[in-house]
Amino acid sequence: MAKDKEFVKEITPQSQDFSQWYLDVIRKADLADYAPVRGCIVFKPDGYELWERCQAGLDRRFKATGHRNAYFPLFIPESLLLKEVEHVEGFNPELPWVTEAGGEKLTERLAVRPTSETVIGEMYHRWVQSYRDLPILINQWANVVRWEKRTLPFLRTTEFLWQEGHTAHRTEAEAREEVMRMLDVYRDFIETDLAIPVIPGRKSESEKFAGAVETYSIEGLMKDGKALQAGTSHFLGQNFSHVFDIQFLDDDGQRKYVWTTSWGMSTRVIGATIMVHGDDRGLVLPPRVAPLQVVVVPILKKGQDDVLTRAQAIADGLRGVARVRLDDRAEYSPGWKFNDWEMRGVPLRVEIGPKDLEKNQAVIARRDTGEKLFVSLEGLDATVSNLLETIQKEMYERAKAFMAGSTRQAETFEQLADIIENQRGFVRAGWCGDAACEAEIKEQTKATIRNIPLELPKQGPGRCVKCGHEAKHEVLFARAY
RNA sequence: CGGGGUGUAGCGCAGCUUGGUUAGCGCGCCUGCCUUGGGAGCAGGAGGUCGCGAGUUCAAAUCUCGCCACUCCGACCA
Repeated sequence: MAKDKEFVKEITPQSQDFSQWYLDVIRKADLADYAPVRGCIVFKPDGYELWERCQAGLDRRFKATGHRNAYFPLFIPESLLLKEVEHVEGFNPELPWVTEAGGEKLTERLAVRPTSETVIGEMYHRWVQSYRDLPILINQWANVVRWEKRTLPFLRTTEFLWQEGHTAHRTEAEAREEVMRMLDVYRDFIETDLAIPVIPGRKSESEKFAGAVETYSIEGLMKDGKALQAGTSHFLGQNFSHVFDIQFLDDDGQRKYVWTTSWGMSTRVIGATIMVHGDDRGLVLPPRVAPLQVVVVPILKKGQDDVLTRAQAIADGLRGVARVRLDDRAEYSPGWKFNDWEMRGVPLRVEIGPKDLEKNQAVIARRDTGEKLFVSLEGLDATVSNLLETIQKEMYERAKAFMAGSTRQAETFEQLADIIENQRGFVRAGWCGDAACEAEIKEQTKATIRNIPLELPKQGPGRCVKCGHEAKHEVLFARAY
Protein backbone atom coordinates (compact mmCIF):
# COMPACT_ATOMS: atom_id res chain seq x y z
CA MET A 1 0.00 0.00 0.00
CA ALA A 2 2.79 2.37 0.87
CA LYS A 3 4.25 1.57 -2.50
CA ASP A 4 1.02 2.52 -4.28
CA LYS A 5 1.10 5.89 -2.63
CA GLU A 6 4.53 6.58 -4.01
CA PHE A 7 3.36 6.06 -7.54
CA VAL A 8 0.14 8.01 -7.43
CA LYS A 9 0.83 11.35 -5.96
CA GLU A 10 -1.87 13.84 -5.17
CA ILE A 11 -4.64 11.31 -4.78
CA THR A 12 -5.75 11.06 -1.17
CA PRO A 13 -6.28 7.40 -0.15
CA GLN A 14 -9.93 6.40 0.15
CA SER A 15 -9.43 5.16 3.69
CA GLN A 16 -8.05 8.52 4.76
CA ASP A 17 -10.74 10.80 3.33
CA PHE A 18 -13.20 9.45 0.81
CA SER A 19 -14.62 12.85 -0.15
CA GLN A 20 -11.18 14.24 -0.82
CA TRP A 21 -10.30 11.10 -2.79
CA TYR A 22 -13.38 11.64 -4.95
CA LEU A 23 -12.45 15.25 -5.72
CA ASP A 24 -8.81 14.32 -6.35
CA VAL A 25 -9.81 11.62 -8.83
CA ILE A 26 -12.04 13.97 -10.78
CA ARG A 27 -9.22 16.45 -11.04
CA LYS A 28 -6.40 14.02 -11.77
CA ALA A 29 -8.43 12.01 -14.28
CA ASP A 30 -9.28 15.27 -15.98
CA LEU A 31 -13.04 14.72 -15.97
CA ALA A 32 -14.25 18.12 -14.84
CA ASP A 33 -13.27 21.51 -13.55
CA TYR A 34 -15.05 24.10 -11.45
CA ALA A 35 -16.78 26.84 -13.39
CA PRO A 36 -16.94 30.52 -12.48
CA VAL A 37 -20.55 30.06 -11.36
CA ARG A 38 -21.20 28.71 -7.89
CA GLY A 39 -21.94 25.00 -7.88
CA CYS A 40 -21.42 24.59 -11.62
CA ILE A 41 -18.82 22.42 -13.29
CA VAL A 42 -17.29 22.24 -16.73
CA PHE A 43 -17.31 18.77 -18.23
CA LYS A 44 -13.90 18.27 -19.76
CA PRO A 45 -13.68 15.98 -22.82
CA ASP A 46 -13.17 12.72 -20.92
CA GLY A 47 -15.97 13.54 -18.50
CA TYR A 48 -18.25 14.59 -21.30
CA GLU A 49 -17.50 11.51 -23.35
CA LEU A 50 -18.48 9.37 -20.38
CA TRP A 51 -21.81 11.16 -20.43
CA GLU A 52 -22.11 10.73 -24.20
CA ARG A 53 -21.65 7.00 -23.79
CA CYS A 54 -24.26 6.93 -21.05
CA GLN A 55 -26.55 8.85 -23.35
CA ALA A 56 -25.96 6.37 -26.14
CA GLY A 57 -26.66 3.40 -23.88
CA LEU A 58 -29.85 4.93 -22.53
CA ASP A 59 -31.08 6.40 -25.79
CA ARG A 60 -30.79 3.06 -27.53
CA ARG A 61 -32.94 1.49 -24.81
CA PHE A 62 -35.49 4.32 -24.93
CA LYS A 63 -35.88 3.91 -28.67
CA ALA A 64 -36.18 0.16 -28.29
CA THR A 65 -39.10 0.70 -25.92
CA GLY A 66 -40.88 2.98 -28.36
CA HIS A 67 -39.86 6.43 -27.17
CA ARG A 68 -38.83 9.38 -29.29
CA ASN A 69 -36.84 12.46 -28.37
CA ALA A 70 -38.24 15.98 -28.38
CA TYR A 71 -37.16 19.25 -26.84
CA PHE A 72 -39.07 21.68 -24.66
CA PRO A 73 -38.02 25.18 -23.60
CA LEU A 74 -35.64 26.06 -20.81
CA PHE A 75 -38.02 28.69 -19.41
CA ILE A 76 -41.24 27.98 -17.60
CA PRO A 77 -43.78 30.79 -17.05
CA GLU A 78 -44.63 31.18 -13.39
CA SER A 79 -48.33 30.63 -14.03
CA LEU A 80 -47.68 27.16 -15.42
CA LEU A 81 -45.48 26.20 -12.54
CA LEU A 82 -48.03 27.35 -9.98
CA LYS A 83 -50.70 24.97 -11.26
CA GLU A 84 -49.57 21.85 -9.45
CA VAL A 85 -49.44 22.79 -5.78
CA GLU A 86 -47.27 19.99 -4.39
CA HIS A 87 -44.96 20.31 -7.35
CA VAL A 88 -44.35 24.04 -6.79
CA GLU A 89 -43.91 23.60 -3.07
CA GLY A 90 -41.31 20.94 -3.74
CA PHE A 91 -39.29 22.97 -6.17
CA ASN A 92 -39.90 26.60 -5.23
CA PRO A 93 -36.96 26.95 -2.85
CA GLU A 94 -34.50 26.00 -5.54
CA LEU A 95 -35.75 27.91 -8.55
CA PRO A 96 -33.80 30.59 -10.38
CA TRP A 97 -36.01 33.27 -11.92
CA VAL A 98 -35.62 35.41 -15.00
CA THR A 99 -37.34 38.69 -14.24
CA GLU A 100 -35.75 41.00 -16.76
CA ALA A 101 -34.75 40.66 -20.38
CA GLY A 102 -34.01 42.93 -23.29
CA GLY A 103 -33.53 45.72 -20.80
CA GLU A 104 -37.13 45.52 -19.59
CA LYS A 105 -38.95 43.88 -16.72
CA LEU A 106 -40.91 40.85 -17.89
CA THR A 107 -44.68 40.95 -17.42
CA GLU A 108 -44.47 37.41 -16.07
CA ARG A 109 -41.32 36.05 -14.56
CA LEU A 110 -39.86 32.85 -15.97
CA ALA A 111 -38.38 30.02 -13.99
CA VAL A 112 -35.36 28.23 -15.36
CA ARG A 113 -36.68 24.67 -15.42
CA PRO A 114 -35.87 22.37 -12.51
CA THR A 115 -37.75 19.63 -14.44
CA SER A 116 -40.30 19.85 -17.22
CA GLU A 117 -43.56 18.22 -16.11
CA THR A 118 -45.39 21.56 -16.25
CA VAL A 119 -44.39 22.80 -19.72
CA ILE A 120 -44.86 19.35 -21.07
CA GLY A 121 -48.26 19.04 -19.38
CA GLU A 122 -49.28 22.27 -21.06
CA MET A 123 -48.22 20.91 -24.44
CA TYR A 124 -49.85 17.52 -23.95
CA HIS A 125 -53.07 19.40 -23.17
CA ARG A 126 -52.92 20.76 -26.71
CA TRP A 127 -51.84 17.53 -28.34
CA VAL A 128 -54.27 15.04 -26.89
CA GLN A 129 -57.81 14.81 -28.22
CA SER A 130 -58.55 11.20 -28.85
CA TYR A 131 -57.54 7.85 -27.42
CA ARG A 132 -55.93 7.46 -30.82
CA ASP A 133 -53.39 10.13 -29.83
CA LEU A 134 -52.19 7.92 -27.00
CA PRO A 135 -49.82 6.89 -25.70
CA ILE A 136 -47.40 9.78 -26.02
CA LEU A 137 -43.91 8.43 -25.38
CA ILE A 138 -41.43 11.28 -25.33
CA ASN A 139 -37.99 11.74 -23.87
CA GLN A 140 -35.94 14.90 -23.66
CA TRP A 141 -32.19 15.32 -23.21
CA ALA A 142 -31.73 18.56 -21.37
CA ASN A 143 -30.03 20.69 -18.79
CA VAL A 144 -31.96 21.67 -15.70
CA VAL A 145 -31.18 23.95 -12.78
CA ARG A 146 -31.80 23.47 -9.09
CA TRP A 147 -30.31 25.96 -6.67
CA GLU A 148 -29.18 23.39 -4.12
CA LYS A 149 -27.54 24.54 -0.92
CA ARG A 150 -24.70 22.09 -1.11
CA THR A 151 -23.06 21.00 -4.32
CA LEU A 152 -20.60 18.27 -5.27
CA PRO A 153 -19.20 17.63 -8.76
CA PHE A 154 -21.44 15.27 -10.78
CA LEU A 155 -23.53 14.28 -7.74
CA ARG A 156 -25.28 17.54 -7.13
CA THR A 157 -24.49 20.57 -9.23
CA THR A 158 -26.53 23.72 -9.70
CA GLU A 159 -27.01 23.03 -13.39
CA PHE A 160 -26.99 19.40 -14.46
CA LEU A 161 -27.51 17.34 -17.56
CA TRP A 162 -30.06 14.58 -17.66
CA GLN A 163 -32.82 12.98 -19.61
CA GLU A 164 -36.43 13.19 -18.60
CA GLY A 165 -39.03 10.92 -20.09
CA HIS A 166 -42.64 12.08 -20.09
CA THR A 167 -45.42 9.79 -21.15
CA ALA A 168 -49.21 9.99 -21.28
CA HIS A 169 -51.44 6.94 -21.34
CA ARG A 170 -55.02 5.93 -21.85
CA THR A 171 -55.26 3.71 -18.79
CA GLU A 172 -53.81 3.51 -15.32
CA ALA A 173 -52.55 -0.01 -15.93
CA GLU A 174 -50.67 1.07 -19.02
CA ALA A 175 -49.05 4.00 -17.20
CA ARG A 176 -48.06 1.80 -14.28
CA GLU A 177 -46.57 -0.69 -16.68
CA GLU A 178 -44.54 2.12 -18.26
CA VAL A 179 -43.21 3.24 -14.87
CA MET A 180 -41.94 -0.24 -14.11
CA ARG A 181 -40.62 -0.78 -17.62
CA MET A 182 -38.47 2.35 -17.45
CA LEU A 183 -37.25 1.55 -13.95
CA ASP A 184 -36.05 -1.72 -15.39
CA VAL A 185 -34.46 0.03 -18.36
CA TYR A 186 -32.44 2.07 -15.85
CA ARG A 187 -31.51 -1.03 -13.90
CA ASP A 188 -30.42 -2.80 -17.07
CA PHE A 189 -28.39 0.18 -18.27
CA ILE A 190 -26.56 0.86 -15.04
CA GLU A 191 -25.84 -2.80 -14.35
CA THR A 192 -24.86 -3.74 -17.89
CA ASP A 193 -23.05 -0.61 -19.06
CA LEU A 194 -21.76 0.93 -15.86
CA ALA A 195 -21.30 -2.37 -13.98
CA ILE A 196 -23.11 -0.92 -10.98
CA PRO A 197 -25.55 -3.23 -9.17
CA VAL A 198 -28.66 -1.53 -7.83
CA ILE A 199 -31.72 -2.24 -5.74
CA PRO A 200 -34.98 -1.25 -7.44
CA GLY A 201 -37.82 -0.25 -5.18
CA ARG A 202 -40.55 2.19 -4.28
CA LYS A 203 -39.93 5.41 -2.37
CA SER A 204 -41.73 6.12 0.87
CA GLU A 205 -44.31 8.95 0.92
CA SER A 206 -41.84 11.40 2.40
CA GLU A 207 -39.18 10.68 -0.19
CA LYS A 208 -41.28 10.64 -3.32
CA PHE A 209 -41.18 13.20 -6.13
CA ALA A 210 -43.16 16.42 -5.64
CA GLY A 211 -46.44 15.83 -7.43
CA ALA A 212 -46.13 12.09 -7.95
CA VAL A 213 -48.50 9.40 -6.75
CA GLU A 214 -45.65 6.94 -6.50
CA THR A 215 -41.91 7.21 -7.06
CA TYR A 216 -39.65 4.27 -7.81
CA SER A 217 -35.88 4.39 -7.67
CA ILE A 218 -32.79 2.34 -8.18
CA GLU A 219 -30.30 2.63 -5.34
CA GLY A 220 -26.61 1.91 -5.59
CA LEU A 221 -24.00 1.59 -2.87
CA MET A 222 -20.77 3.57 -3.03
CA LYS A 223 -17.44 2.28 -1.70
CA ASP A 224 -17.73 4.41 1.43
CA GLY A 225 -20.97 2.65 2.33
CA LYS A 226 -23.26 5.52 1.41
CA ALA A 227 -26.20 4.99 -0.90
CA LEU A 228 -26.88 6.90 -4.09
CA GLN A 229 -30.18 7.22 -5.88
CA ALA A 230 -29.19 6.60 -9.47
CA GLY A 231 -32.47 6.92 -11.32
CA THR A 232 -36.15 7.53 -10.66
CA SER A 233 -39.40 6.61 -12.34
CA HIS A 234 -42.61 8.33 -11.27
CA PHE A 235 -46.22 7.30 -11.56
CA LEU A 236 -47.96 10.68 -11.71
CA GLY A 237 -51.46 9.27 -11.82
CA GLN A 238 -53.88 11.92 -13.06
CA ASN A 239 -52.39 14.72 -10.94
CA PHE A 240 -50.87 16.56 -13.86
CA SER A 241 -53.62 15.70 -16.33
CA HIS A 242 -56.23 17.26 -14.05
CA VAL A 243 -54.13 20.32 -13.47
CA PHE A 244 -53.24 20.79 -17.13
CA ASP A 245 -56.54 19.46 -18.38
CA ILE A 246 -55.18 16.69 -20.55
CA GLN A 247 -58.35 14.91 -21.65
CA PHE A 248 -59.27 12.62 -24.50
CA LEU A 249 -62.40 11.12 -25.94
CA ASP A 250 -62.29 7.37 -25.42
CA ASP A 251 -63.85 4.77 -27.67
CA ASP A 252 -66.79 4.54 -25.31
CA GLY A 253 -67.63 8.18 -25.99
CA GLN A 254 -66.49 9.32 -22.52
CA ARG A 255 -64.07 12.18 -21.92
CA LYS A 256 -61.25 10.94 -19.70
CA TYR A 257 -58.06 12.27 -18.16
CA VAL A 258 -54.79 10.70 -19.24
CA TRP A 259 -52.43 8.94 -16.87
CA THR A 260 -48.88 10.25 -16.94
CA THR A 261 -45.40 9.14 -15.96
CA SER A 262 -41.99 10.76 -15.83
CA TRP A 263 -38.56 9.27 -15.32
CA GLY A 264 -35.05 10.63 -15.18
CA MET A 265 -31.40 9.78 -14.96
CA SER A 266 -28.66 12.37 -14.70
CA THR A 267 -24.92 12.95 -14.94
CA ARG A 268 -24.93 11.84 -11.32
CA VAL A 269 -24.31 8.32 -12.64
CA ILE A 270 -20.80 9.46 -13.56
CA GLY A 271 -20.19 10.20 -9.89
CA ALA A 272 -21.58 6.77 -9.07
CA THR A 273 -19.21 5.12 -11.53
CA ILE A 274 -16.26 6.87 -9.91
CA MET A 275 -17.30 5.94 -6.37
CA VAL A 276 -18.27 2.34 -7.08
CA HIS A 277 -15.20 1.29 -9.07
CA GLY A 278 -12.40 3.76 -8.30
CA ASP A 279 -9.40 2.91 -6.12
CA ASP A 280 -6.40 4.63 -4.58
CA ARG A 281 -4.70 4.86 -7.94
CA GLY A 282 -7.60 6.75 -9.43
CA LEU A 283 -10.42 6.07 -11.79
CA VAL A 284 -11.41 2.57 -12.90
CA LEU A 285 -13.75 2.67 -15.86
CA PRO A 286 -16.04 -0.07 -17.09
CA PRO A 287 -14.90 -0.89 -20.65
CA ARG A 288 -18.31 -0.22 -22.17
CA VAL A 289 -18.25 3.47 -21.33
CA ALA A 290 -14.50 4.13 -21.15
CA PRO A 291 -13.57 6.81 -23.68
CA LEU A 292 -10.32 4.94 -24.17
CA GLN A 293 -10.31 1.17 -23.69
CA VAL A 294 -6.75 0.25 -24.51
CA VAL A 295 -3.55 2.24 -24.33
CA VAL A 296 -0.50 0.86 -26.08
CA VAL A 297 2.77 1.88 -24.42
CA PRO A 298 5.94 1.20 -26.39
CA ILE A 299 9.05 0.64 -24.33
CA LEU A 300 11.56 2.59 -26.36
CA LYS A 301 15.20 1.71 -26.14
CA LYS A 302 18.09 3.33 -27.83
CA GLY A 303 18.91 1.62 -31.10
CA GLN A 304 15.63 -0.24 -31.15
CA ASP A 305 13.68 1.99 -33.47
CA ASP A 306 11.53 -0.86 -34.73
CA VAL A 307 9.68 -1.00 -31.39
CA LEU A 308 7.70 2.13 -32.18
CA THR A 309 6.81 0.94 -35.67
CA ARG A 310 5.68 -2.41 -34.38
CA ALA A 311 3.72 -0.82 -31.52
CA GLN A 312 2.01 1.43 -34.03
CA ALA A 313 1.03 -1.58 -36.14
CA ILE A 314 -0.22 -3.43 -33.08
CA ALA A 315 -2.31 -0.44 -31.98
CA ASP A 316 -3.77 -0.13 -35.46
CA GLY A 317 -4.55 -3.82 -35.46
CA LEU A 318 -6.61 -3.42 -32.28
CA ARG A 319 -8.74 -0.61 -33.57
CA GLY A 320 -11.23 -3.04 -35.00
CA VAL A 321 -12.13 -4.34 -31.53
CA ALA A 322 -11.49 -1.43 -29.17
CA ARG A 323 -10.96 2.28 -28.70
CA VAL A 324 -7.17 2.44 -28.75
CA ARG A 325 -4.45 4.99 -28.30
CA LEU A 326 -0.75 4.62 -28.88
CA ASP A 327 1.16 6.63 -26.31
CA ASP A 328 4.31 7.42 -28.25
CA ARG A 329 5.23 10.51 -26.28
CA ALA A 330 9.00 10.56 -26.02
CA GLU A 331 9.12 12.95 -23.10
CA TYR A 332 7.61 10.55 -20.59
CA SER A 333 9.04 7.35 -19.22
CA PRO A 334 7.00 4.15 -19.39
CA GLY A 335 6.50 4.20 -15.65
CA TRP A 336 5.09 7.69 -15.79
CA LYS A 337 2.69 6.66 -18.51
CA PHE A 338 1.56 3.60 -16.57
CA ASN A 339 0.59 5.76 -13.64
CA ASP A 340 -1.01 8.40 -15.80
CA TRP A 341 -3.29 5.99 -17.64
CA GLU A 342 -4.15 4.15 -14.49
CA MET A 343 -5.24 7.42 -12.93
CA ARG A 344 -7.50 7.98 -15.91
CA GLY A 345 -9.03 4.55 -15.57
CA VAL A 346 -8.17 3.04 -18.95
CA PRO A 347 -9.21 -0.65 -18.65
CA LEU A 348 -6.26 -2.23 -20.47
CA ARG A 349 -2.64 -1.34 -21.07
CA VAL A 350 -0.60 -3.15 -23.68
CA GLU A 351 3.15 -2.86 -23.25
CA ILE A 352 5.37 -3.51 -26.24
CA GLY A 353 9.11 -3.65 -25.65
CA PRO A 354 12.15 -5.22 -27.31
CA LYS A 355 11.92 -8.31 -25.11
CA ASP A 356 8.30 -8.80 -26.10
CA LEU A 357 8.98 -8.51 -29.78
CA GLU A 358 11.70 -11.13 -29.52
CA LYS A 359 9.18 -13.52 -28.02
CA ASN A 360 6.32 -12.37 -30.25
CA GLN A 361 4.35 -11.39 -27.18
CA ALA A 362 2.93 -8.37 -25.36
CA VAL A 363 2.42 -7.56 -21.72
CA ILE A 364 -1.17 -6.70 -20.89
CA ALA A 365 -2.05 -5.04 -17.59
CA ARG A 366 -5.60 -4.96 -16.30
CA ARG A 367 -6.61 -1.74 -14.59
CA ASP A 368 -9.29 -3.34 -12.46
CA THR A 369 -7.14 -6.07 -10.87
CA GLY A 370 -3.61 -4.83 -11.57
CA GLU A 371 -2.89 -8.25 -13.03
CA LYS A 372 -0.17 -8.51 -15.69
CA LEU A 373 -0.50 -11.06 -18.48
CA PHE A 374 1.99 -12.19 -21.06
CA VAL A 375 0.09 -12.89 -24.24
CA SER A 376 0.96 -13.85 -27.78
CA LEU A 377 0.75 -11.25 -30.51
CA GLU A 378 -1.10 -13.87 -32.51
CA GLY A 379 -4.79 -13.24 -32.06
CA LEU A 380 -4.14 -10.23 -29.87
CA ASP A 381 -7.37 -8.59 -31.01
CA ALA A 382 -9.42 -11.54 -29.79
CA THR A 383 -7.50 -11.60 -26.51
CA VAL A 384 -8.12 -7.91 -25.94
CA SER A 385 -11.74 -8.14 -26.94
CA ASN A 386 -12.31 -11.04 -24.54
CA LEU A 387 -10.46 -9.30 -21.73
CA LEU A 388 -12.59 -6.18 -22.08
CA GLU A 389 -15.70 -8.29 -21.74
CA THR A 390 -14.24 -10.16 -18.78
CA ILE A 391 -13.35 -6.91 -17.04
CA GLN A 392 -16.82 -5.51 -17.60
CA LYS A 393 -18.37 -8.64 -16.12
CA GLU A 394 -15.97 -8.95 -13.20
CA MET A 395 -16.28 -5.31 -12.26
CA TYR A 396 -20.01 -5.87 -11.94
CA GLU A 397 -19.51 -9.06 -9.96
CA ARG A 398 -17.09 -7.39 -7.56
CA ALA A 399 -19.41 -4.45 -7.04
CA LYS A 400 -22.29 -6.82 -6.50
CA ALA A 401 -20.32 -8.84 -3.95
CA PHE A 402 -19.41 -5.61 -2.18
CA MET A 403 -23.03 -4.55 -2.05
CA ALA A 404 -24.15 -7.96 -0.82
CA GLY A 405 -21.43 -7.94 1.82
CA SER A 406 -22.48 -4.46 2.91
CA THR A 407 -26.16 -5.29 3.21
CA ARG A 408 -27.23 -6.32 6.68
CA GLN A 409 -30.42 -7.20 8.44
CA ALA A 410 -31.60 -5.38 11.57
CA GLU A 411 -34.29 -6.58 13.96
CA THR A 412 -34.02 -3.78 16.48
CA PHE A 413 -33.43 -0.07 16.36
CA GLU A 414 -30.18 -0.51 18.31
CA GLN A 415 -28.88 -2.89 15.67
CA LEU A 416 -29.89 -0.51 12.91
CA ALA A 417 -28.22 2.45 14.59
CA ASP A 418 -25.10 0.45 15.31
CA ILE A 419 -24.71 -0.80 11.76
CA ILE A 420 -25.33 2.64 10.27
CA GLU A 421 -22.87 4.27 12.64
CA ASN A 422 -20.09 1.70 12.54
CA GLN A 423 -20.35 -0.14 9.26
CA ARG A 424 -22.52 1.93 6.93
CA GLY A 425 -23.96 0.11 3.94
CA PHE A 426 -27.54 -0.99 3.44
CA VAL A 427 -29.68 -2.20 6.28
CA ARG A 428 -32.80 -4.23 5.61
CA ALA A 429 -35.40 -3.86 8.31
CA GLY A 430 -39.11 -3.99 8.90
CA TRP A 431 -41.14 -0.79 8.85
CA CYS A 432 -44.70 -0.22 9.99
CA GLY A 433 -45.31 2.38 7.32
CA ASP A 434 -45.67 5.24 9.77
CA ALA A 435 -43.93 8.45 8.70
CA ALA A 436 -43.20 9.25 12.33
CA CYS A 437 -41.03 6.15 12.73
CA GLU A 438 -39.26 6.98 9.49
CA ALA A 439 -38.59 10.56 10.62
CA GLU A 440 -37.30 9.50 14.04
CA ILE A 441 -34.91 7.01 12.52
CA LYS A 442 -33.64 9.66 10.16
CA GLU A 443 -33.14 12.12 12.98
CA GLN A 444 -31.36 9.66 15.22
CA THR A 445 -29.19 7.82 12.68
CA LYS A 446 -29.10 10.10 9.60
CA ALA A 447 -30.24 7.05 7.65
CA THR A 448 -33.22 7.30 5.36
CA ILE A 449 -35.44 4.74 3.75
CA ARG A 450 -33.79 4.43 0.38
CA ASN A 451 -36.67 2.43 -0.97
CA ILE A 452 -39.00 -0.45 -0.39
CA PRO A 453 -37.34 -3.14 -2.53
CA LEU A 454 -39.50 -4.71 -5.18
CA GLU A 455 -38.07 -8.05 -4.28
CA LEU A 456 -40.04 -9.27 -1.29
CA PRO A 457 -38.38 -10.61 1.85
CA LYS A 458 -38.20 -14.35 2.20
CA GLN A 459 -39.91 -14.55 5.57
CA GLY A 460 -42.26 -11.60 5.57
CA PRO A 461 -41.44 -8.10 6.81
CA GLY A 462 -41.49 -8.96 10.54
CA ARG A 463 -41.76 -6.10 13.02
CA CYS A 464 -41.08 -2.39 12.64
CA VAL A 465 -37.50 -1.75 13.65
CA LYS A 466 -38.57 1.42 15.42
CA CYS A 467 -41.94 0.90 17.14
CA GLY A 468 -42.09 -2.90 17.18
CA HIS A 469 -45.53 -3.05 15.66
CA GLU A 470 -46.26 -5.36 12.81
CA ALA A 471 -44.26 -4.24 9.75
CA LYS A 472 -45.95 -3.48 6.46
CA HIS A 473 -42.75 -3.65 4.45
CA GLU A 474 -39.17 -4.66 4.58
CA VAL A 475 -37.26 -1.52 3.61
CA LEU A 476 -33.73 -0.51 2.78
CA PHE A 477 -32.08 1.98 5.13
CA ALA A 478 -28.82 3.82 4.47
CA ARG A 479 -27.12 7.12 4.75
CA ALA A 480 -27.20 8.63 1.32
CA TYR A 481 -25.62 11.23 -0.92
C1' C B 1 -29.17 28.92 5.07
C1' G B 2 -26.39 27.79 10.16
C1' G B 3 -21.40 26.11 12.10
C1' G B 4 -15.92 25.05 11.07
C1' G B 5 -11.72 25.28 7.54
C1' U B 6 -9.20 27.23 3.26
C1' G B 7 -8.01 31.04 -0.57
C1' U B 8 -0.25 33.26 -2.26
C1' A B 9 2.40 30.83 -10.19
C1' G B 10 -1.14 25.39 -13.72
C1' C B 11 -1.15 21.95 -8.99
C1' G B 12 0.45 21.34 -3.77
C1' C B 13 2.24 24.54 -0.09
C1' A B 14 5.67 28.11 3.15
C1' G B 15 5.65 33.23 4.57
C1' C B 16 0.98 36.18 8.16
C1' U B 17 1.53 35.38 15.08
C1' U B 18 5.51 40.22 15.80
C1' G B 19 3.48 45.03 8.88
C1' G B 20 9.34 46.77 6.02
C1' U B 21 11.78 47.86 0.41
C1' U B 22 13.56 41.93 -4.65
C1' A B 23 7.19 37.12 -2.06
C1' G B 24 9.83 31.79 -1.63
C1' C B 25 9.82 26.14 -2.12
C1' G B 26 8.38 21.31 -4.53
C1' C B 27 5.92 19.38 -8.75
C1' G B 28 4.38 20.82 -13.48
C1' C B 29 5.60 24.06 -17.95
C1' C B 30 9.55 25.88 -21.97
C1' U B 31 14.79 25.02 -24.37
C1' G B 32 18.92 21.73 -24.84
C1' C B 33 21.56 17.23 -23.68
C1' C B 34 20.87 12.41 -21.88
C1' U B 35 17.37 8.61 -20.82
C1' U B 36 12.96 5.17 -21.18
C1' G B 37 10.19 -2.68 -18.61
C1' G B 38 6.40 1.31 -12.55
C1' G B 39 6.09 8.95 -12.04
C1' A B 40 14.79 9.24 -14.35
C1' G B 41 19.18 12.91 -14.49
C1' C B 42 21.92 17.56 -15.64
C1' A B 43 21.99 22.71 -17.30
C1' G B 44 19.40 27.02 -18.52
C1' G B 45 14.54 29.62 -18.56
C1' A B 46 9.36 31.48 -18.32
C1' G B 47 5.44 32.18 -15.13
C1' G B 48 2.41 36.35 -9.42
C1' U B 49 -3.71 42.07 -9.68
C1' C B 50 -0.79 37.31 -2.70
C1' G B 51 -9.58 35.62 -4.00
C1' C B 52 -12.27 40.69 -4.55
C1' G B 53 -13.39 45.55 -2.27
C1' A B 54 -12.86 49.09 1.39
C1' G B 55 -10.13 50.75 5.77
C1' U B 56 -5.76 51.55 9.31
C1' U B 57 -0.53 52.98 8.27
C1' C B 58 5.11 56.47 5.99
C1' A B 59 4.52 51.24 4.48
C1' A B 60 -0.28 45.60 3.97
C1' A B 61 0.33 38.78 1.44
C1' U B 62 0.74 40.07 6.81
C1' C B 63 -3.75 44.10 10.89
C1' U B 64 -9.51 45.48 10.65
C1' C B 65 -14.31 45.20 8.19
C1' G B 66 -17.37 43.58 4.17
C1' C B 67 -18.07 40.38 0.07
C1' C B 68 -17.06 36.06 -3.09
C1' A B 69 -15.50 31.10 -4.08
C1' C B 70 -14.13 26.27 -2.67
C1' U B 71 -14.36 22.58 1.11
C1' C B 72 -16.14 19.75 5.55
C1' C B 73 -20.37 19.08 9.08
C1' G B 74 -25.93 19.92 9.48
C1' A B 75 -31.21 21.09 7.30
C1' C B 76 -33.01 20.59 1.31
C1' C B 77 -32.26 17.50 -3.11
C1' A B 78 -31.12 13.79 -9.40
